[in-house]
Amino acid sequence: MWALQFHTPHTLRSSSYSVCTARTSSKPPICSLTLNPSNPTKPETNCNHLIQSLCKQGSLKQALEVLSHEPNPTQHTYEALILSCSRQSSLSDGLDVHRHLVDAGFDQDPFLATKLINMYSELDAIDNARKVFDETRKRTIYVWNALFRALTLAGHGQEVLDLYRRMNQIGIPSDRFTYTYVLKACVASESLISLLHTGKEVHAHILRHGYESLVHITTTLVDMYARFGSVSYASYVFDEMPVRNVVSWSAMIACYVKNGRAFEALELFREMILETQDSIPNSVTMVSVLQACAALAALEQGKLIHGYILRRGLDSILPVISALLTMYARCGKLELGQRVFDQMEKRDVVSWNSLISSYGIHGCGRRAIKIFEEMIYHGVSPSHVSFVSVLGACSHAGLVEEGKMLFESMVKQHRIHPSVEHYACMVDILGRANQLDAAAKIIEEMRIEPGPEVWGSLLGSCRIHCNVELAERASRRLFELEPMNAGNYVLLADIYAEASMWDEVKRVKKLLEARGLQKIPGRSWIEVKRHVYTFASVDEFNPQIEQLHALLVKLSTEMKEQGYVPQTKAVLYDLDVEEKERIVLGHSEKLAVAFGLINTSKGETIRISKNLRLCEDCHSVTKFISKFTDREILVRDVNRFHHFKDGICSCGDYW
DNA sequence: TTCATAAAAT
Repeated sequence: MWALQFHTPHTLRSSSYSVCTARTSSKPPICSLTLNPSNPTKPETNCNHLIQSLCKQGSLKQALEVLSHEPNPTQHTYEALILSCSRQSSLSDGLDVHRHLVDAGFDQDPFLATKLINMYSELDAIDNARKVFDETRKRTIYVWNALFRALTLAGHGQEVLDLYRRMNQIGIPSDRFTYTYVLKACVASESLISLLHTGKEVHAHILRHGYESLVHITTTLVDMYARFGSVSYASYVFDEMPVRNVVSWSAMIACYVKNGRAFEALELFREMILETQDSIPNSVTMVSVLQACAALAALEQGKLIHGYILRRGLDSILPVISALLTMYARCGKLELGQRVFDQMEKRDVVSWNSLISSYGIHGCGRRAIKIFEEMIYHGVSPSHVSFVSVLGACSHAGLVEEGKMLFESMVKQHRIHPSVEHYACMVDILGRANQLDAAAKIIEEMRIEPGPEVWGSLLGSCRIHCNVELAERASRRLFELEPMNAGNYVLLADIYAEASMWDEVKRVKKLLEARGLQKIPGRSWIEVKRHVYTFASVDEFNPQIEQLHALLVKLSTEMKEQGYVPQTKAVLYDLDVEEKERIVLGHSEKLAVAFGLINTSKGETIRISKNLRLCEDCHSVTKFISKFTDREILVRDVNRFHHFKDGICSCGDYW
């Protein structure tokens, strides 16, 4: 006989009642239980206690063993067992407990139904969760809420909304938890249809029932609008909030970051620090703030934030460190990112992924692969994102064979099945390397449904290599899959323009307008003395604008003498050459470069970031300028870095 | 019994 080690209330101490007396002598009894000698008639109570404490300790198997000897398990005991099954991620045990509980007559207990739904949700068994709900006749608001939560987590947002309607029709009142779940359901939909409209309806219900003063609900509202891209609605809710805390501030900052408005994110962070005493930024806030710096390539701001993180003692939190690493890399300081990585005491797969993709966007493909291998050597298993990162690095560096091998190793060595993103990377690798037919073949042979990502990749490659026929095929699919993505129309128009097919350009532009879409205007940023300046090609606001234009014209004339020919193919208008040249010379990144030349001292590196891909003309002009003016110029476009020095670019003209 | 913000990529 052997005794289990466990910590229990005193009733279980001091004698030796064996629960497993029925066991044969060849096998030791499962445990020995102490019984309160003053109350020897009720051993089952102690059994219940024992099961519960075994569950708490994580000894689920033993708890189940004891359960088989307990004639009267209580609700509390089943609760403990259910929780334990979730924690141990054991669906089979969960089903076992469920069966046991039904046999014991607890199948109509709404409390346990709630717990079961939560359990099945955590065990990714949404069908079972649904079944529990269906079979429970007395549905308390807890039961409803639990199913809402489970369905939302499983991505069945639409189903939640249908049920919510049904609940309203039957006349069951929602509580504050229901609203947060339902709001989350609006954005957790698998369908491509935006449920913004429904979200607004739920917002109206919240107002009608007077829930708008609850900070959890309003924060969820901010987040919902953020995910729909409705920044103005989100900020309206935020401004009207009667109570705000760190979470609500963080949600609003994250909203700006997610929607490409990093500038406002930093401003709001400033306001948060200056104007509130009770909402002190936490690690979550700092992650978003670092992303904002990264988006703007605002190195000086980023360094200030780094200092703040150190002062606040948030520098040992993994998500913060990963965001910090990424921030430095995206601000062009790869070596500082590497240093952050080197100084980490503990690393997880995300830290490694951050480093891999950092080398990737700087065009150091081989180095990225080496780090990927080093990660595996250190016993960290690559995740889906690890492969996206390393394949992306191959694509930036033109490493076709390496990319193919890594792609093959996914299933063979790591048992990770490629997702749409991975296929998109492969299409990109082959497409950029002008192996467009091979890229198209990858799509044909995909084992999953090709999503917009892959077709978009192919279309991008068609643009680089000017393949009209394939571009038309890809865009036909894209217009079906994501009719509201303006970028696809613009890409196709670009391709037609390069091929001088002006009628087709007009047709695509009309299509764009008919859908109420607009070409995303090009923007560039530059940070000078901790201040971020932004440029657009039609910019009347910059006080130095005339000076900038004059400098560019002067440089352009000098460059032409040295053999520069303006590349105006990307202009989507059928204009004469001079007019096209004028347009191209006014591109936002050229203005930012000129601004940098005027406002920084000689020898200082100019850092610029841009929201779109760098155009060919800007690329060659910046190469020239780096040589002419003897400056290092770092430009980060939407995909990667270009490090211009002495008339050459780190991308090797491959981007 | 339950609720809100966040890391890596295309």
